[in-house]
Amino acid sequence: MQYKAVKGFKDILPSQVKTWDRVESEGKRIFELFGYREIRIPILEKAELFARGIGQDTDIVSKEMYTLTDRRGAQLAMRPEATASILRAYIENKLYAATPVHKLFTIGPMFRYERPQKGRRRQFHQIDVEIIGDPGPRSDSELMFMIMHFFTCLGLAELILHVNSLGCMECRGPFRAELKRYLQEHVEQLCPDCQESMETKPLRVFDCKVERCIQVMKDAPTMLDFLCRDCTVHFDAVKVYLRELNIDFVVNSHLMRGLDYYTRTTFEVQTRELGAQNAVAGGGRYDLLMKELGGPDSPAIGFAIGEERVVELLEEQGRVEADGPDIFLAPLGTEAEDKAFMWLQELRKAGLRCEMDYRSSGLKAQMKHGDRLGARKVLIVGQDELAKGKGILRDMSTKSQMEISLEDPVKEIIRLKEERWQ
RNA sequence: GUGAGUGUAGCUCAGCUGGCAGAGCACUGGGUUGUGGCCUCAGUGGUCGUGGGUUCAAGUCCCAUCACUCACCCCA
Repeated sequence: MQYKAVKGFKDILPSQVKTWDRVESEGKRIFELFGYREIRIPILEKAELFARGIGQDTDIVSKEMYTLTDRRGAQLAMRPEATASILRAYIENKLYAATPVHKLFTIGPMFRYERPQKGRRRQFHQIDVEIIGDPGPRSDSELMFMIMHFFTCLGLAELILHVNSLGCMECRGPFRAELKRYLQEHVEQLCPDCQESMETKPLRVFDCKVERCIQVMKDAPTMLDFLCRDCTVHFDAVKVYLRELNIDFVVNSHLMRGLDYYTRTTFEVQTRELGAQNAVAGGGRYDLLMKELGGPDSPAIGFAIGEERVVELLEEQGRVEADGPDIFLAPLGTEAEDKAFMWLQELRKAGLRCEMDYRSSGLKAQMKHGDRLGARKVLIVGQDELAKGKGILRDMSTKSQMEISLEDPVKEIIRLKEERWQ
């Protein structure tokens, strides 16, 4: 019996961990720079929290949640996203009593029962960032400024920021009515899926990829035409700040969110290089959610970064992190091996990353081993070298080599390392 | 949930209209060499995803099933 990982659940292998680590540590570094603090939330919540927060009718809740009943009959769910949990924690711990505005982030796995494909797993990881308590457009702009800065720091240019406003309860009603009217007029041109969803979720039609629907939606009324005065002022301010901050963006009136709780500003960072799953980060404002979940009437905005999508982008661009040892010891013969073994531990104690192959083997095999590990230097010590008292230090990238004294090679190597290997 | 594609050595794959299971890389050992990488000789390694069917004969054709991949859907 060959055991395999559960469908849609993947191992993150040693060769990839450095890249993951870089994404997360870079995120932490930048978010903390901007005043965000980490919060760690549980993986399991009452299923009802998500039903209430995300929306009973969304696909996420109605068919993608991993739900379970615990031994006492409680209905639980593995979190499909982080925002609802963060708000629950905020309310439960009365964080609002401490300071008026909270800027939080969390990193971790999320679970959705979907058919796996490129950039989409059943267990996936998000970096989730939220600002709770500030209604103003500066928070909106700060988040977008920060997220683009994050991607720039990772070396990912070529990403496009899409921005839209979904309006508030005031203006959304009239817009939906008008949109339905428009769709009604063009029913026969829509694909079957859209014909079905136009009554319940007319906004969904904006997302459709069928050419006929795209054509129809080209001339459809957009939310932006229906924004009320406050929403217009808000959205205009966001755009002005972004321009003044020199952030490139496109206003995309077709940009919709899958979760019910979004209001006003929404945004998404997209790439062309990931196939169908082109959003590497997305988010928006959700001013009504806090109250909906039983908390104070408090505005909030946030976004989530899809970690595997970012990692995949970095991998595709060959930007994987090197993780080889500083030096690999290649001794030949028992005497040299025993000495090298001692040197090895001394070097490690001194803070150098080093490795050797404890299985006695020929130089050929050892060099290969060192090369595979990505070692920067190899120290070769055979019979001749022992006799001469000088080992050969070879640089794996330049292929150049030099002799070093075996009198106290540990000290010698540490000295060379401090001189940046010359 | 729907559709398409792929399952042959550890990895990447070839195997035609059915006829003895293959290559490259990797691995092990030898030769050559200026102490590894190039060259060279040999060796290890397979129930051809699984189950059934057609046939004298199936990796190849048919049916079923499982797995993976991509896309729809959905979303980060």
